[in-house]
Amino acid sequence: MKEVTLKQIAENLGISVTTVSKALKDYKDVSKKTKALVRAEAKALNYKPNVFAVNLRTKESKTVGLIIPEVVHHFFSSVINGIINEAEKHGYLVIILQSNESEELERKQVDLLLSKRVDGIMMSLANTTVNIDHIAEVLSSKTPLVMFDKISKLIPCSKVVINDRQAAYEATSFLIEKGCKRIAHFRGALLPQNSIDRFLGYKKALEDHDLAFDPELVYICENVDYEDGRTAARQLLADGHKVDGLFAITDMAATGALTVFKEHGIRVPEDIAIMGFSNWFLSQAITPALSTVDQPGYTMGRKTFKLLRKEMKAKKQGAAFTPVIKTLETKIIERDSTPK
Amino acid sequence: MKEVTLKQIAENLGISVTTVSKALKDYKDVSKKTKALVRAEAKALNYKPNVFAVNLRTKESKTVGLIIPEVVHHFFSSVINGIINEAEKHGYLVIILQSNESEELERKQVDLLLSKRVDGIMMSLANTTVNIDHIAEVLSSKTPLVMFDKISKLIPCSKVVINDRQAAYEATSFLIEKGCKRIAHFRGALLPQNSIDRFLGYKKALEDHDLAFDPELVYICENVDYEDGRTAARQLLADGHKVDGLFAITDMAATGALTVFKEHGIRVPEDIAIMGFSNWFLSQAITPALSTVDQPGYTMGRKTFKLLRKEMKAKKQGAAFTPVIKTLETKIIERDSTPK
DNA sequence: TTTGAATACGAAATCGTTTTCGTTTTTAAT
DNA sequence: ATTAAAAACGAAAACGATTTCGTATTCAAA
Repeated sequence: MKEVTLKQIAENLGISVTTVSKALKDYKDVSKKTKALVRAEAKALNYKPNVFAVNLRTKESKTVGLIIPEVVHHFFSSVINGIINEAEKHGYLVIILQSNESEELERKQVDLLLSKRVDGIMMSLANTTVNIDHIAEVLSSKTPLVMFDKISKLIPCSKVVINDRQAAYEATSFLIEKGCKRIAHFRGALLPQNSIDRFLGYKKALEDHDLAFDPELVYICENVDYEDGRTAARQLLADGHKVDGLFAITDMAATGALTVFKEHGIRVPEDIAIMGFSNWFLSQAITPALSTVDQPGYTMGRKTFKLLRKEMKAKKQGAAFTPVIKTLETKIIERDSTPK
Repeated sequence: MKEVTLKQIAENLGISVTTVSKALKDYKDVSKKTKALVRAEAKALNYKPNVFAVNLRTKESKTVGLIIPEVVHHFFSSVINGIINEAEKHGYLVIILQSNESEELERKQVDLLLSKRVDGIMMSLANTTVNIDHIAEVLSSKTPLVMFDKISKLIPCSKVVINDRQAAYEATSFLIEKGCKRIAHFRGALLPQNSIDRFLGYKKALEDHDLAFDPELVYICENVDYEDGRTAARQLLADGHKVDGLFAITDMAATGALTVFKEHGIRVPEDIAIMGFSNWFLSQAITPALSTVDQPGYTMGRKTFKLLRKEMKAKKQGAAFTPVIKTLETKIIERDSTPK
């Protein structure tokens, strides 16, 4: 009833452990006859290599780590989906950890993964992260690292991102083309790069189309969620601003705003047109269906793992590796929250 | 520039590897003085134990596996959230795999986890799974196993579930209490236990309230998603059935139906009242907000890991372990898709 | 001073593979 | 028959920690 090992097979066959190992790995200095025998015996005993021993010997675990701000989130779970599928194709397993948007926790998770000696790490930064020593630590440990979506420009590693600024620019321009003259913006917190970039894109679009930028029309949604959207929308109404368009940083915030508008008898898109951001499932299920910017989470996940794999390969072969920055395409999804 | 090992520390201090190891693990046959020295040196060199070696020696990896039908799903991602958080508290890492609702893939994922020698496995069955040999394999490998939500009654292992039948009974009764006389049901596929149980609960509620059960009012939503809900709703309308209530197997299907009704000028809840199931985020964001049954995903995740841990502990101590079946409470969430 | 028990320490086996580097055997060429 | 080359096999040393079982040292009691 004991575990089946190479030794076991070797004894049964009256040959050495070395030969058994080589036979199973198809070394060319083992005769076809012996290989056949070994394979048959291995199958008969239902031999499974002990990964712990293999890991120790080869110094790799075929396991990679993933750190994201939160799992329960349409965009991030799409990324996870892409990563898991791509990783599995190449025999890698994925350990998932969340930072819950906390820098402290993020730091802890990084340590955990390093001490687990994963072959590589993928991560998207927490909103609150400013100090990035822990990320530098990953680099200095020589562990391949790829960042995606919420990245730090200060870390020289491969990255997969979208062009937030440009996407926001296009979304805002889309509203303008549909006739909006006064467009409010629900932005995220002040620190995250995403939030800044989308705001910048919004502002630039206004300027390029000769519309005045009015800082009073910019509201902050700290958590960029549904409730934040509702709060900001109520504030917008309370402030008495007359706007005919809204560009929100996420579909959640946009949806929150939309429900508030409906409650106040404001018609969407006739009175106010709305653009969201991300194309979460939600956006097609609400009424009116939300026009938004498609952010390709699944593709981003796949691409992220692919880059990581390249780097892991390079490391294994002792080859040099130059970080790559991949920018994914976004596209406008026109639905019913903007005029035809 | 080499890795710091016990040997390294031992040499620096002129003592044996044995003593270093014992000192770090606080064995009582090491003097306080030596312990202090060793710890200081370990810290100075930033020593991190090699998990690969530890795994091999101790035969455990402090890693558990999780197999779910799909990651991009509000309920399952909530479960993941609960599992990850609870696991981390106890120093366990979680490897996540998806079956994409395919029995074949599920089988492969189980093998993967077993060959990785995870300390335990948690899983929710794919809809299509009928043959459960692969699950039996988990049991016979002595790997602790806990199933949740979509379970198999044939497998004698710990389980965490809700009482689908009762929850559906309550949801349907709720509609009846609100005055509904003819209630349609959008059910899931024929095989999954969840789908069967919810249907049974629906049927029983009708009977207990002296309402005729009409099989023609039951529609199948194979994937229980938004599109299925729309399709079934269109079919219901096309069939010319006059109903004043709908109990859908998921919030997604309910939302799909709701949009179709709205498109046809049918008022919700005045003309048709709707109950969903699961209380996904979505349900509070649509208009009218969906009344539904709260299915506690996060709690289910936590509870699942807790049970697994108990079993892993028992195994380690060679103690006997009797499977436990934990049923979690659900509750009706009243919103605006049912009359007040 | 001897004995006994604590108290500290270490040698070496072990976990199961992988891989280097010999050694032996077979085959082909002279 | 001899030799060189090729093919097949194995001994043993890693990998880095854990743990068993001794041995050496210390200290107090007889």
